[in-house]
Amino acid sequence: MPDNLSENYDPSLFERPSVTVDVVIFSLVADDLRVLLVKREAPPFAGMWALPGTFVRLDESLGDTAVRALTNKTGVRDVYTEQLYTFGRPDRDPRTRVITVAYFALIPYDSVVQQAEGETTEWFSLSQLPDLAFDHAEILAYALTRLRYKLEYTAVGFQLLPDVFTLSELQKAYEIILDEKLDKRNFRRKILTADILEETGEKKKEGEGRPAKLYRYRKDAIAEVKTRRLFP
Amino acid sequence: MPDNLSENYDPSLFERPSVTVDVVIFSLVADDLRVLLVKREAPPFAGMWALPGTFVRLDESLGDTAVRALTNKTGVRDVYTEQLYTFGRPDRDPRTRVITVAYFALIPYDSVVQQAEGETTEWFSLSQLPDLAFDHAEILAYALTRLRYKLEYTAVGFQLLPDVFTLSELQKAYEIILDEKLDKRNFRRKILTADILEETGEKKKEGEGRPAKLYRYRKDAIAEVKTRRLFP
DNA sequence: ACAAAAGTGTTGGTGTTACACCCATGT
DNA sequence: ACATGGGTGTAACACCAACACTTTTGT
Repeated sequence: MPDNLSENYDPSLFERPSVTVDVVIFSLVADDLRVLLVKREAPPFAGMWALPGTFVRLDESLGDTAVRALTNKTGVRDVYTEQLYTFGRPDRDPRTRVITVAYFALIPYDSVVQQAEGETTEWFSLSQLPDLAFDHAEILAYALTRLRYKLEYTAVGFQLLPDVFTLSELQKAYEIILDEKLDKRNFRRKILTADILEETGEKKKEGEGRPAKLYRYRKDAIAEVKTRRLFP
Repeated sequence: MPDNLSENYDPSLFERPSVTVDVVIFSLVADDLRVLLVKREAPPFAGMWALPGTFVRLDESLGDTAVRALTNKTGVRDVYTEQLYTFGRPDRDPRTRVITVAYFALIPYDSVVQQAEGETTEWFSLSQLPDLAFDHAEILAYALTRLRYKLEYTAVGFQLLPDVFTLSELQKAYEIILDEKLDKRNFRRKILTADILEETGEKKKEGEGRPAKLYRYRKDAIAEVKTRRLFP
């Protein structure tokens, strides 16, 4: 094989790796950030837990593959997904060369309906993860870093909540993910001045205290919250 | 093909796409941000310019593939590279399914030595780009956005300069890439308080004016410049 | 009337921007 | 001595962090 091979050649002449998409699906369950894992039934790593994933079909885009894997396991359709990183260590799969494009997804737990038939899936708390197959622990760690990072400068948090939610619920979601208490007044000011939510006009009446205003995400909004530039 | 295919199956049963790595190589040439392109000789897109790229070998990591493509075209070895994004539209290559993992690289122009034999390469100014093959225009645009973004909150700029440089040279690099004038005193304060450079002790004597102190990157430094968090 | 959760402003501090002059060298 | 680029400090401003009480409802 020549050292200067380039795509001028017929691609079919080269050996091809397998390509999969693995999805790190986050959701909030019982005031806890959790991730969906699938129990492997066949080797390699039979009996271990792994990220939901699937092979890329030749006629589908990577994003479509991610959504397919996700919908297949959760029944959820319209979801926030984002490509994370592509992992391709030659030995990451003992069978053959498999390159995986990792995605992460945020879904509201109340929209999860159908579990895939014949497969064991489970929502694991991030503090009680089992050993994972392949390099999935690395992928998951990467996804968590990215999620936390994104929360700090964008406003994706509400993707984990139902369509309509209160500011207290949103704050709680942020606190769970970032694992720290936030100041109520500062939080509200930041979220509201970011101008990405709109009031529904409705209020949530439930339990004791004063009813809370309900908000929804303004679909026309730019999700980026203003950040400080280093060199303005 | 079953709808719930997962990596429990033998990967060799599935049709495999080709996988390439394409590299967006930036450098500063004559006070201008430029990118290295290769002229395609064979179809598809024969005669058009494209990003340097190559097929991933079955025994090499993606990062190694990127470095190989890069070294092959520029002779440069130790380079700042970073994985950018993976592009996989099914029709992006007319021959067959080709998924490409895009990288970007920053190299000091004075370290470019050998051009690949038998290939026409050229450094194009970003303001005078030719039409590009495949979806390479999209990849390039993405890389430029990412480069500018990174400059705003990290200090990768010096990766485009020689080992040793003056603060004025660094500032000029930032100005070229961000395409705006920066304040000298503020720029110096930010860079120096970021604590990623060290004085060499030497001075640059050249041309008229006062000789400038020479700096080099502290290899032990953390390249991230402090950023403001949204929710502290 | 009391418990529970929602909602609301102000102040001090910190970091950022804007800005002008002196210094060291070559010619 | 003058032209050229290197180097330095400060004051106004904007943004952020910290903090406590009032309002609305259910019981």
